[in-house]
Amino acid sequence: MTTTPLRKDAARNWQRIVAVARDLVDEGTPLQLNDVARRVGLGVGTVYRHFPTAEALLETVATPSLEALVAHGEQALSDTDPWRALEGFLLRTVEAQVSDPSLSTVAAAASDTLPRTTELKQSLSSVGNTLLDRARAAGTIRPDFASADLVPLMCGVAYAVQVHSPGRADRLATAERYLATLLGGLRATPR
Amino acid sequence: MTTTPLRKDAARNWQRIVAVARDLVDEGTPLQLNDVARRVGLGVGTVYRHFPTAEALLETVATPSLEALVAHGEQALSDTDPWRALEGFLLRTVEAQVSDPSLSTVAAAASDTLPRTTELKQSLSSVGNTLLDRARAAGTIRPDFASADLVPLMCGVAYAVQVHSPGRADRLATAERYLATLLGGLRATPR
Amino acid sequence: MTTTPLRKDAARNWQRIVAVARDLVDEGTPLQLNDVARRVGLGVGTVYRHFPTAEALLETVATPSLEALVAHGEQALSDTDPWRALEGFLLRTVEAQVSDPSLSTVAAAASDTLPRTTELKQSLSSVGNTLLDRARAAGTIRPDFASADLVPLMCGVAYAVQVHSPGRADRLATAERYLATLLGGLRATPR
Amino acid sequence: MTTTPLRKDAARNWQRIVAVARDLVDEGTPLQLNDVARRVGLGVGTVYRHFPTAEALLETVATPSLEALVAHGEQALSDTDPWRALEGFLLRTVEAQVSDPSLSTVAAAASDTLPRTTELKQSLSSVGNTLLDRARAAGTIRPDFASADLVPLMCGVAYAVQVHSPGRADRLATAERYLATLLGGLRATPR
DNA sequence: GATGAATGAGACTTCATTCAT
DNA sequence: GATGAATGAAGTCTCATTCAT
Repeated sequence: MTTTPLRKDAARNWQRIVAVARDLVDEGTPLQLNDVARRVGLGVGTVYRHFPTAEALLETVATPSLEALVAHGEQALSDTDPWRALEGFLLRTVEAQVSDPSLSTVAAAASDTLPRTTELKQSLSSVGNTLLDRARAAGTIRPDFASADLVPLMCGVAYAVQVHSPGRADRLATAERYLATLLGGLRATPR
Repeated sequence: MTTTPLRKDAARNWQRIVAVARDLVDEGTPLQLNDVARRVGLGVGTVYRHFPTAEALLETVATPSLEALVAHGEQALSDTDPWRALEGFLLRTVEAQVSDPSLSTVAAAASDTLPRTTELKQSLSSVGNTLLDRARAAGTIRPDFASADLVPLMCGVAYAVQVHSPGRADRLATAERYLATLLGGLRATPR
Repeated sequence: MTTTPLRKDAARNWQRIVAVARDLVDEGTPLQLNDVARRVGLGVGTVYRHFPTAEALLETVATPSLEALVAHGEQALSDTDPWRALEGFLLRTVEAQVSDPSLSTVAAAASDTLPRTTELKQSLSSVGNTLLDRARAAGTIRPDFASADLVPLMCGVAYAVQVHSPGRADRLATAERYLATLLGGLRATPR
Repeated sequence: MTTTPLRKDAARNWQRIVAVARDLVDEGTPLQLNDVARRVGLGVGTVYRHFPTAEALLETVATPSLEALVAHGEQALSDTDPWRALEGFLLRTVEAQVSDPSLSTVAAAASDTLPRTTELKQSLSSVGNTLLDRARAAGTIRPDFASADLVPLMCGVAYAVQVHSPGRADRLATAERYLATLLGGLRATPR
C-alpha cells in the first residue's frame, strides 16, 4: 500500500513482466529472470529492478490467487453452517493450488521474500484457524488436529494430486476426492 | 539375476559412492556426481562409470529402503487383521519417506532410471493393492478410493509433514497424526 | 539487412574474438570457444553469447574470404575472355583455400550454421556456374563436366596441395600447378 | 615379417580386433580403442597391447588395401601400354580410397606409426614413379608434373568425390569422371 | 597375457547476477 | 530508470590412457 507510485512506463513494464511470468508458471516453465526479460522484450536489468529475485516475482504472480483465497475465507466466515464453511474454504484452497503452481510453491515455502506474501499467508492461516475453531465448536473434530495443520495438509493434498497425475486431466476431480477423504478423517474421532 | 559381479576394488568403490551419496541425501544436499566424486576421493569418471546419472545414484540409495518396505508389506499379508495390516503398512511407508528424502523423491517420480526401481515400485503398489482389497473385503472402505491412490496419498502425507516442519524434530509424530486423520477418512463413507 | 547494431563495447569484443579466432585458424589450432575466451581475456559466456558454436565462429572467420571470392567472381563476369575469366576465378578460389584453412573447411562442409554462409556459398556456386557456362559456350569443355563439380574439385585441389606439403612453403606454386593440370583436362575431350 | 609369432588365442584376438575395426571404419565411426574393445568383447588393455594407438590400428586395417594397390601396380609394370598401365593404376588407387576411408586417411597422413605402413607407402610411390616415367617416355606428359604429385592428387580426387557426395551413391562414377578429367590434363602440354 | 576399473584433464554449456553505458 | 553485454563459477560429461589385479 505504501509503495512509491511508479512512473507510467515503469508500471506498464511491471504489468508485462508479471503477465509473462504468469504464463511461464502456467506452462510449467521454471521462472528465470533472464528468460522473462527476453520474452517481455525488456533488458534483464529492468526486470531485476522490479524483482530482485525469481522468488519475488513468483510471489508477485501468486499474490492475486492468495488474495482471492483470503477473500473467500473471509466470506466463508459469514456462512451459518461452520462445517460447510470450512469445507468450502479448504476445497477452494486445494483447487487453487492444483491449478496454480505458483500458489503451491509459495504456500509450501518456509520463508517469504515479499512482506505482502507473509501478510497474506498469515491472513490465510488466521482465517483457516477461525473456521476450524468454529467447526470444532459446532461438532466433532479430531482433537489432535491443530490449525497449524491446515496449510501443510492442503499442500500435501495438492502434492498427492500431482503425483497421481502429472498432466492436466481431471486433477480437480482427484483433488476433490482426496480432500473429501481427508475431511472424513477430520470429523472422525481418533482411535 | 544379479549383474556381473564386480571386481573387489570396484565393489568397494561402489559401496563408498553409495555411502557418501546416502550422507548427502540425509543432509539434504542435492546429489551431484562431481561433488560425490570429490568427497569419495575418486575421479569423476569412476563415479560416472558406476552411475551414469544422478537419478541412477539416487535410486540406488533409495533401493534398500524400498526393499524394506516391500518386505514389510509382504509380511503384513500374513496379519490376520486386514485393517491393522493396512495401517501398519501405510505407517511404515510414510515414516520411511519422512526419514529418507531419497525415498520420497523416488516414490513421487513419474519415471525411473533403474529397472530394479521400477520393479520395487510395482511390488510396493501390488502389495498395497492387496492389503487394500483385503481391508475392503473385511469392512467399510470409501468406495471411491482406488488402489492407485495409495502411493500418491502417502507421498502427500510425507510432503505435508515436511511443509509443517522442514527440520527434523517430531516429524514422525506429525506423520503419524496426519496418517491417522487420513485413515479415519478412508474408513468413513463418502458424503 | 544487418543484424541489430551492437553496443560499442560489444562490437569491440566481437572484433577481438574474431581476430583471435583468425589467428588460431591460421596457426592450425582447432577452434575451441573456451580457448578463444581465455586468449581474448573474456569470460566464456561472452564468447558464447556472440557465437553459440565453434562452427558459427569459424564461418564468421571465413566470411570475408568468401565475400572476396564472390566479389572477384562477379568482376570476372565482365572479362571479355570467358576462359581466362574462369581460370582466374578458379585460381583465386584455390589460392584462397590454400592460404585460409577456415575457407577450405567451410567450403567443404555439407551444411552451414550461419545463413550468411549459405548465402555466400550459393553466390559462389552461382557465379562459378555462369563462368563455366560462358566458357563452354565459347569453346570446348568436357561435356561430362557439371557446374556442381567446380566446388568439390577446388576443395580437392586444395586438399591435394596440403597433402603434398603440410607446411607453408610454396603451397601457392603447387596449387597453381595442380589447377593448371586439372584445367588442361577440363578443356580436353573425354576419351 | 620378423614379428614374434603370437600365441594362438592372441592371434585370434588380433584378428577379431582388426575385423571389428574394419567394420567401424566402413560405417564411418571414428576408431576409439575403448569402443573397439567393448565391441570385440575384450578388455581395453588387450586392445592396447596389440595396438598402442588408434592410428596403429587404423594403419593395420588399411594394410591389405595398401598391399593390394602395390600388387596391382607391380602387375601394371608388365603392361605393354604404359599409358594404359598408369591410368589403370591411378583408377584403382582412387577407387580404393573412395571405398575405404582407412585408406584415404592413411594415404594422406604425413607420418606413419607402423614401419610396414611406411614401407608400403614407399612402394606405392615407387611403383607410381616408374609407371609415370614410362608413360612420359612413351608420349606427352606435362613436364612440370612430378612423381611426388601422384599420391597427393589421388588423395585430392578422393576428397573431391567425398565433398561432392558425402553419401555412398555413385561415388565410383564420380571418381572415375574426376580422374578422367585430371588425366586429360596430365597429357596436355602446359600453357 | 588379459582384464577392465580407475583416472582426471578438459571440453562444453548454463545461468544468476553485476555494472558500464 | 533502462539497458543488455559481460561475467565466471559451477555443472555435465567424454575419452585416451594407465595400472592394479
